[in-house]
Amino acid sequence: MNFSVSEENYIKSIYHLQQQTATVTTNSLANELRTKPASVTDMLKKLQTKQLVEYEKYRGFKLNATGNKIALGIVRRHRLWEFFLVNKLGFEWDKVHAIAEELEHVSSMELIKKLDAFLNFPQTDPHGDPIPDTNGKITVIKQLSLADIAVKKNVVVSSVSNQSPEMLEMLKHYHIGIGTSLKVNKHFTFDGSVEIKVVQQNPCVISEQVAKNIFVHHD
Amino acid sequence: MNFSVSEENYIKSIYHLQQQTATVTTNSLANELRTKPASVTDMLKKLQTKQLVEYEKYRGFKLNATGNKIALGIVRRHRLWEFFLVNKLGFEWDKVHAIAEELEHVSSMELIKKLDAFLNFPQTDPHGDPIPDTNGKITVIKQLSLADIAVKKNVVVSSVSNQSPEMLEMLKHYHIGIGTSLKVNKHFTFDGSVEIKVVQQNPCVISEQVAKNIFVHHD
DNA sequence: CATTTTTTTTAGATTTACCTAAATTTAAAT
DNA sequence: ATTTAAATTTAGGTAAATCTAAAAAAAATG
Repeated sequence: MNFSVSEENYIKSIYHLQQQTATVTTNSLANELRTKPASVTDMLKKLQTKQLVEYEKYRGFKLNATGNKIALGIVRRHRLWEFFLVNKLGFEWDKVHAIAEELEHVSSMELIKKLDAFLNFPQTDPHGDPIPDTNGKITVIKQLSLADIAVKKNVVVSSVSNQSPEMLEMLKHYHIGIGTSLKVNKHFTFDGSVEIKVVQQNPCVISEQVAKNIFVHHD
Repeated sequence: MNFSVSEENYIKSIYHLQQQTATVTTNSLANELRTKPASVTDMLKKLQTKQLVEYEKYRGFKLNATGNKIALGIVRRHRLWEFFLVNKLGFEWDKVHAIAEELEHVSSMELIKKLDAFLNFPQTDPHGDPIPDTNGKITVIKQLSLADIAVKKNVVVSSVSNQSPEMLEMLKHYHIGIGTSLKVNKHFTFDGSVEIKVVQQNPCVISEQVAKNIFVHHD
């Protein structure tokens, strides 16, 4: 089956919201899509008749198996394009989201297959998020945010969950990117801020808000 | 100003039809876009209020200077993407048109600028058609079709005007591509067919219809 | 637990890009 | 120069995706 750009955006947003809460509300989706709740209700009826969501009036909704697979296809396209934009065209990683948002809707199977090969079958996008495979299988790596990491452990940054230009500009300032090695010196219980030591950099303090968005794994 | 995908498609099609006839008719545009004449009239009123076309009721229309510049921007994007698809992703040149048709509407200046640099500033697309520069300047190369070439002159294929899969499949069979050297052995006046000799191939006869679509320049 | 607040849905409009069918204008043909 | 044919436009309508305002349902609160 074929989907409109609008339908694909709804499916993708439901998918992303489900990473936080198993069932998604009308308001939260309207907020995510910068649209109005009434519009969400309209579209959800449509997605329901197309058998992509489980939806009960006033009770929220979630993608069913079919919807999930379609969402993963969109996510795959988005992340492959982001990889292309950063690693081939030389974009900064805080500038690619909006462009990938357009490219992801280009609907050729063959294109994505060849793009994947051209990029050498990357496993993660420039923010460290895993790229689903052709069958919609996604390798979720268990990861902890810097807010939850014990002091003195050497860790490697594996992904950054907030991809806003503001956040990514700040990371650049701290010399933090995917693959950066660092350790936590201290957790300040007063405000949750964290002192970290990035290799070859002076120690610095980051706010709790920042720490919660930086995910790491042990090396 | 910003244009919808539909508006862009109309602008691009008017541009292409103007290569043949200075002024374009409602029917020919409807035919090109596989839509109905009434829809063309609707859209043309819109393009007129947006000051992109000169349009007089019942008299046909053409792009004005602004419209032309926008058309050349779209053509530029289309041809850069075609170059990318063939020379980077390894598509056959008869498979790229439909995909480039989608990619051309992705609306980031920065994307096209960086894509152009990544491709090393190509001058022509895979069919030999020139790629307009950033300012909408296009270098039109004076070229003759095989139907108009004198016998025994060595020529090089510079472009192919019909990009249908059927045509391009046939060219592959004759071992003809952009840059191929060949000469005309004979013009048959009976049906306009042409015997040609492609280097390292046996002589063969192509129909007038094919000959008229293959453009060459002297080497 | 009744009531206020919040969330969600319905009802009815709007915009864009189409369409069909009928009317109008232009072009062609006898 | 009429008449016929073809091309174009108008009129009115549809589907997709929005919206606002009002109604209905669920959740929160005193």
